[in-house]
Order: sequence, then structure tokens, then C-alpha cells
Amino acid sequence: MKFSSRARYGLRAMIALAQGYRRGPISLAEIAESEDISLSYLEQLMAILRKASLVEGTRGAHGGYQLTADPVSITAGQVVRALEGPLAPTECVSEGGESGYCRRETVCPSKPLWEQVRNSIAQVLDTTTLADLCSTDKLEVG
Amino acid sequence: MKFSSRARYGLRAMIALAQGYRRGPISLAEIAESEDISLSYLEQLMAILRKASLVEGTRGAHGGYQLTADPVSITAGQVVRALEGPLAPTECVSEGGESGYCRRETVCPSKPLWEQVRNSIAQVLDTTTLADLCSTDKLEVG
DNA sequence: TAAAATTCCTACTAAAGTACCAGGAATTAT
DNA sequence: ATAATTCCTGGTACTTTAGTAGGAATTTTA
Repeated sequence: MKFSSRARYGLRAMIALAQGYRRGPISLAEIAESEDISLSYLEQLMAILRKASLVEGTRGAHGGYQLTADPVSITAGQVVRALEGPLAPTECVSEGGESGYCRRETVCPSKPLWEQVRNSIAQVLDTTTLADLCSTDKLEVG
Repeated sequence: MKFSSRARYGLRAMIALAQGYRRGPISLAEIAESEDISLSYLEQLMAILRKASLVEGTRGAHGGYQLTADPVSITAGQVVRALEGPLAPTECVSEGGESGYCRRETVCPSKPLWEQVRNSIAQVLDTTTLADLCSTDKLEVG
């Protein structure tokens, strides 16, 4: 029951981009350095985020990455889903796809529980924006 | 971000035991059959649950497993933790062990988010008992 | 024009975890 | 005795994860 480091690293990189929002592209070398993530691994993560249209890259000297939208309008949920796919604590309650994967669906007594788990995770991730994560204090408990 | 089938199967098995609570031991062969889980895999899961004192086994003909406590007092959280270890959407926010695993701890802007995620999962799992799961209707939304 | 900085792309790999299976030993009821 | 069951150990095929390696394409700068 863990999120992959794909998601963790990716989110941290997105926060770094959010902190430099509207100040031109930031190179992955910088982020890799400050966040202590391997550069080429980070490149792969950004490729995923780019395909999800959350960031755009600029090549060449002084190039780098930028958010495609304001940090207040990008949620942690968008970032995590881009990197890990739909939230699905179990396959049978995967967001979006009912997938007909489990035959006992209609009678399974544990399904509603997994749905609740999924929804509560989604609620947290979808109500937290990159802007929130930049000014951490606002988040603490609640 | 998935729970293993260890947790899913184990929980379903526990629900099956809860449904037969106070009616003597239930054999794993029965549960394996009705839940469509491989017998020897199920044996291993029950070994884990037995070591966690959630069930007890009785050997020999007409043997099987029983819950060690009333279904109203066993939570899904106990079952899941027994099978998967402490809730830890990321290592840095693992329940119980702070583990000193991530050096940026004090300044990491994403840590509070992962803590919120962990807490919301725990809240769902710890407030749901096996008894709740037996009478599914009570659970639906809320 | 040449060189440097960067994204972008593809393919590979070591290690770990998952979901089992096989084979039997111990125990108990019939 | 025999059958039914838990209990124990060890293996194994598969998948995922978290990378590494190497280079092509693009852009700025000198």
C-alpha cells in the first residue's frame, strides 16, 4: 500500500516548478540537484507529466520545464494520477474502469470499504493544490 | 498504490469467519471454495493472521479457524495492518516508525500531504469492523 | 559556425515483491 | 487405521520498480 517514488519524486518536482512559477523555465539539472533525484530518472517522470499536459519543456541552453497552469489550479490528485494511473486501492474499485474484473462484484462485502478508502484518498489529493503545498503551514492538520 | 491481494483475500476470509462466528471452526477448504482463493495461499494468510492473534486454528477432522474476538471488536484496520504492515503511503510517513529515512523531513513540503492521506485511510479502516462488513447495507456512503 | 546546454527518446537491467505451488509433518475426530 | 485438517518450509515464475546508458534533436551563446 505505497505510492511509488515515481509519484513522490514527481510531486516534489512539481512543487519545485510551482515555486518558480512565472520566472521562466527551470532545468531538470537544478531540480535533480536540489531534490536529490537522479537526472535521467527525473527526465522520464517529466516526460509522463508532459504527456499529461501538466508541464511543458523548452529545449536548448537556458531551457527547462514550466507548469502549463497556475499552481492554484493544479491538484496533487492530477499529478499523482498522471504518474500512477487511476486511484485504485484494489482493482475492483479502480477509478473510471469497472473492468468487470471480479465476478463477485455485486455481492462482495468488502467492496464498499475499498470504495470508501479510495474516495477518502481522492478527497485529500483533489482538494490540495500545488499552491497549497508551496506554503506548507496552511496544510497542517485541520 | 494498491493493497495486495494478501490484504484483499485476508479480509474476505475474515468476513467469512465473522459470518460464522460462534458456530465452531470453519475449514479453509470451505472458504477457499466459496471465495475462490487457492487453498495453500489461504493457509499462508491465515498463518499471518494467527500470529497476529486475530484467529485461532483447530487441527484435525472438523477443525478449521475461528475469530479470537467478536466481529464488532475487530476492525478492518487490524486485519489490513496484520497482512501488510503499518499504513505507509510513503516510507517517510509510515505509522509508528519515523525511521530517519528521509533527510529532508523537516522541510519537505509534500510530507504533510502524505500524512493526511495516511490518516484518512486509517480513519476509514479503523472505524469499520468485521460486523459492519457483514451487514453491508449499513456502510453505503454516508 | 562551433560548442554547450538542455530536452527528448529508446532500450536495457538488477533487485525486490507478489502470488502462488509442492511436499510433507503434526494433530485430531471418526 | 484413515481421513481431514492445520501447520511448516522452501521454491519459483512473474511483474514492477527504480533506476542506468547512450545518444538524437533543438536552442542559445560565444
